[in-house]
Formats: sequence, C-alpha cells, structure tokens
Amino acid sequence: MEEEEDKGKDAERARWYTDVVIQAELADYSPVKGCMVIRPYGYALWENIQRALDQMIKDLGHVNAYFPMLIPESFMTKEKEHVEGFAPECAVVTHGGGKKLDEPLFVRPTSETIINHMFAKWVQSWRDLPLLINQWANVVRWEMRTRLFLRTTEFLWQEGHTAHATEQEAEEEARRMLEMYKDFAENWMALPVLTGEKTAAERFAGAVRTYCIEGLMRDGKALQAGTSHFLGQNFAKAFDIQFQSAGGGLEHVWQTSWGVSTRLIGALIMGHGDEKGLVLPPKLAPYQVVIVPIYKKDDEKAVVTEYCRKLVSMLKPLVRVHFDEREQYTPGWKFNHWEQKGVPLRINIGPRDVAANVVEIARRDTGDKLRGVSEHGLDAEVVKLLDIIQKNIYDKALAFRTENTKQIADFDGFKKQLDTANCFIESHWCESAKCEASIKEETKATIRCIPFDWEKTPGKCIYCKGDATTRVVFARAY
RNA sequence: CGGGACGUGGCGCAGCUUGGUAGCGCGGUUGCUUUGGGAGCAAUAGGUCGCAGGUUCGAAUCCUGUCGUCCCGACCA
Repeated sequence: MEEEEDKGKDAERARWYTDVVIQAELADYSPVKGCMVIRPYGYALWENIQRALDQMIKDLGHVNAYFPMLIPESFMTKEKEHVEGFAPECAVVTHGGGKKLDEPLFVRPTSETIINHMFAKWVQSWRDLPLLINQWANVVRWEMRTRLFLRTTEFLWQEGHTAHATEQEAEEEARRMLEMYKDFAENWMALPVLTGEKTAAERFAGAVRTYCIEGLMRDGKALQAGTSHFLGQNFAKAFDIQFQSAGGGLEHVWQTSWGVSTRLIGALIMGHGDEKGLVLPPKLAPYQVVIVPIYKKDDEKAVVTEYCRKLVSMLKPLVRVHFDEREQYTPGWKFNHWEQKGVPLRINIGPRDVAANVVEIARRDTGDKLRGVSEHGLDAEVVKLLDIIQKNIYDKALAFRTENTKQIADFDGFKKQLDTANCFIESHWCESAKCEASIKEETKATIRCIPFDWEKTPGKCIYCKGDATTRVVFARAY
C-alpha cells in the first residue's frame, strides 16, 4: 500500500519535471528516441552556464580546442577498462558515402581516446607539459532510459583533458577542477554540493580515482552534477604518451579529465523549482527582469509603454531585461508565464505607477510583491534584489539539504528512512564492494561519495556491522 | 530487454465495452468588448482516427501484426 503511494508520488514528480521542462520551453522531444531539442530559452540558459564556466576554465590556464566526433574503433579498444565501460553504450557508424566502412567509426561517448592519440604526438619533452585542454562538444551515449536534460542520448558538455609531468601535479589538477565545479555550482547555480571521491563501483571507466560534486534535489534524490578524474598513467600507457624528463629519461604523462554537461540544467530545475515551475538563479537566468505593462485604453498604453521603455534603457546596461510588449496576452497571463519560466524579478507597470513614478516588483523566489518602488534608483534596487535572490535560493537549498541529511547507524533505520523519504544518509561503511552492492540491491541507494576531509571515526558498517572508520553519503540517485 | 499506460485537427482529451462514416476543451484566424493574477461573446478554418493486414454490407471502434511515445525497473553524466 505504502509502496503504491510512493510509486504514485514518484510518478507525479517525474511528471512535474517533464511538465516544467516543456512548459518553460526549455526543451522539446525530438523525433529520435532519447534525443531532445534544446529550445531558445533552454539554450540561452546553457549559454550563460557555458560563458561563466568557460571563463573560469580559462582563468585556470586551460585553452579550448575541438576534436572530431568520429573515433576509429581501434582507438576505443586500447584502454581495457575504458572500452568495457563504454562499448555497450556507443553508437557506431558502419556506413559512409553509400559504402560499408573498412573500420567502423565510434561516435564519441567521451573524447579520451581521440584526444590522447593527439597528445601522444604533441608531447615530446617535459617542456611541453602541462598540457591543459578543454573542449565544448556533444557526445552520444546510447542509454536505455532517457529523461530531458538528465540523461539524453546526445548531450552537450565541456570536457577537460590534461597531461602532467608528475603524479602529484595531475592529482592536484583533478582536485582543483573539482573545486572549480563546486565554486560554480554554489556561486552561480546557487546549489550547495558535496565534494568527494567515488567508490570503485562508481568510478569512471579507465580512471584511477573519480571525484564528484553531488547535489540534493528537492525530491530528496541525489544528482551527480560534475566529475573530475585522476587518470594516472592508464591512457598514457595505452596511447603511448611519453616525454623526456629534465633528467633525460622517458616517462609516461600523468593525466586528468573532467566534465559537466547539460545535466546541470536538470539540476537547476530540480534543485530550485517549485509548484509554479522554474526558479532560476539570477546569475544564470536568460532574463533577470521582465517588465509587464498594464493598461486599458490606448492613451494609457502610450504612457505606460513610454515609461517602460525608459526603464528598460535604464536597466539594460546592468541586467538582462526583457520588455513583454505582446498584446495578445493579458497581464495576468504574463505573470504566470514568466513565473513558470523562473524569471527572478518581474516589474509590473500600470497607469497608477506611471502617475506616481514608481513600479511594482514581484520576486519569484518568495512571491513577495514590493509596491511603490521609486523609479529613482531603480537600477540599484534591482541589482540589489538580484543579489538577495541569488543568496536566498542558495540558503534555501542549503537549509533543505541540512534538513534532509540524516546520520544513521543501523540498516533497519536506513531502510525505514528511505521508505519514508529520500535524502542524504551519512553512515559508516567497511569499504567492501560486497556491502555496497547489497545495499544497492536492497534499497536502490548508492554511495554518492566519500566526502573529503571527513574525520575517520570508529564505527560499524551500516550493512555488515563490521568495524569501519570511513563515513560515506548514501542516497538514491538520478 | 521485462512490467504498465497510451497513439484520434497545432496541443490536451472523449468516443471504442454494445461497429453505422468523428466530437469537446485549449490554441489559431476575424470582429467587438476587455486588460493590476492564466479575459468574454460571436463567427470561422483545421482530422485518410500511428501504420499494415484481416473480419464485416459497413471499422476510430472487433481481430492479428507492426512502429512509436511516456511512466516504472536493470545500465549510466
């Protein structure tokens, strides 16, 4: 019975998510199963994410390049674990120009192989290192089950690939980029994330260690929002990336790779959204402010429109502002429309406001309406409010995560918690893959990460009750 | 690949049980009245009912097959 209810709720949430994506005009279904069309509003959001991240990546010394989408089959098979991990979900081109190809071409599921093939040519000396490359690209992974933004057959992402002279330098790079992702998630997306290391079971195919940022969505499920891998010398050996060291010897490089994808948009939706639809962080919102004019007669329309235009030109240098002049919709319709789309601030302007040289400002995050805000200094007021909203939705998300993170020591309590509500669960774990697998089997919860810098404390494994000092975060995940 | 649901104007659906030649809401167009929280009235356009077979005098409806989509599971960012 309870299970039935849970299923009902889950289905409702799945429906809510899909509805938000479609109604906010972020994306639409494509004719090909599992693919999606990113619509202008969704793409504008992605462009803002891209712009901010791209700058952060460059500020850390990386440069952008572009590698081809088609990869020779032989490349894919060079690194054993990599091929085992990815081969089942790859799309393969077998024909071209009307003929069967001699060697099938893999559509990249990620670009380690092709990039490392090139790295082998480019790296000769320790003086060529570190090599710090990023690319913005699409990748294809043939998923069994897809969801808009969260898991699509084709998705857009950024993938960084670096090569270093020493193990320590590569390790530091992997950690540094993870910190960059955390910074981005928290300061731009307003989503608090945990940073930590993945267990062997969750590790990237071909990596020595995988680090991740994990967010908690409003339904209590975890979402891996970004990953950073320390690849060791696995690919360097498979692709023969060697350099002559200062000491004269030949050595394999040490590498990293790291990426975030259009899944981040899914994180935004599920991390901040409410019953009215999207709630976007001001720093990333395509429109930070939308102005809705209100009028009855033509003479009112003229006056209101002129006033609105004046305010638009006042705000334009400072914020992304949109004046919704459409005449086929009523103000009430527009209020709902822009709320669904998550616009942080809406300015309503009618004849009364014009007469008094004021505006009405509605906040999306709280629903508050500020009446009679003076036109004088409005630009500063808007900037201030956007800052407040950015901070407020972060605080809300953080409070939500704190409330929904439980420390649990016994497996019965663990199961009971997940039956009641999804959340982050902190527990001891004995580090055996067997316990991890059994827990997943019985509860669908996985170890999201082994957080960095958590003190080792004596305890008992949540599953086998054996001695354990490592505490980890469990959750059901997307 | 398993389990469930569903394919009918642009979108959302009814009609199917009990066969008789397709209807509702939204949207579109035109006109008038409206506009501070999803406007009203009137007129108007728009559909070989996913596809292919079959049963029948007659199929959206019954049968068989097939394709596709969504939701739930196994795989994954």
